[in-house]
Amino acid sequence: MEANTKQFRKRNAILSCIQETDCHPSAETVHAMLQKEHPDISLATVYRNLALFKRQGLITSLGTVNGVERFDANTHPHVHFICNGCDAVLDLPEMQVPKELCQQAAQGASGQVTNYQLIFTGTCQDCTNTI
Amino acid sequence: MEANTKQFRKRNAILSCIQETDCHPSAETVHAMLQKEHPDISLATVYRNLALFKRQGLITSLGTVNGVERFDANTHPHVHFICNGCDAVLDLPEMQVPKELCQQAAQGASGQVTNYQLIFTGTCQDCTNTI
DNA sequence: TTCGTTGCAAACATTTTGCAGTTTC
DNA sequence: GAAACTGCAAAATGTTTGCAACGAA
Repeated sequence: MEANTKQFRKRNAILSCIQETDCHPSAETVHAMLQKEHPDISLATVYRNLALFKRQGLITSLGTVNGVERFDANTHPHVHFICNGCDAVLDLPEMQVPKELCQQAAQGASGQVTNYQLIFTGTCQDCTNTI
Repeated sequence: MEANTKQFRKRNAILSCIQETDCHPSAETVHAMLQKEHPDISLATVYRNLALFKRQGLITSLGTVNGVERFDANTHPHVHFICNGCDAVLDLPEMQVPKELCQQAAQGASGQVTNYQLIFTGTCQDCTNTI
């Protein structure tokens, strides 16, 4: 129980951090969020562990928003909205890409489709109000 | 006619290059493709002009594939397939995201949706055969 | 002369890596 | 002691920018 706890404390903190937020953070954001709990955590450790989690399939990457990679602990394919104004990434959990589209994609690509990503872009409510 | 021709020769070459290919090239790829015609073209010029075209709405960015930004002269929202093996980007031109989904997205985000991007990922035919 | 475009090199930002030190078993 | 994890600093990568030179009007 108490075993591993300490050794993986930071690793676990990184994973928890990303699992408990819905802001689709970047490595830098994760690092900032962990500062309070782990003031000595290094950015390299965050990067290293995020890469590890990705390899393990525990998290996925949304791709880069304005040059920085954003991560998501929800590994089920789902739909996102990205605001061009503030770079916020929102889940649109109630939406789904129709199965027929996926099948059509596999046919069109003459290959195997293992995943998809649907991203809507525009201006979020906050940014619309601010302008 | 002959006016501007020379001054914009490289700029035009960059735009033509991206318009005449369907490989969704990166800046570096565009640069490589232009080497023959313009051996002295600089990578900075490619980056500068791609950024300009993007601002002007002549091209769009697909986002980054494996850390490098990929461009597309087809600015109408359409569907892509990206191969995890060789990073190839294929158009799936016959496919479209249903209008209802876009409306649903605008509602879900409580914001304005100006664009979308649907990307399927998997393994292309070539890569499937190679493995 | 004035303006826009370019090449070069330097700067920049993000991400990755080498290595030595620490912790756990 | 062996193996795994981490911090730090350096390196690597992709992209942007400052500046001087050039070309067109």
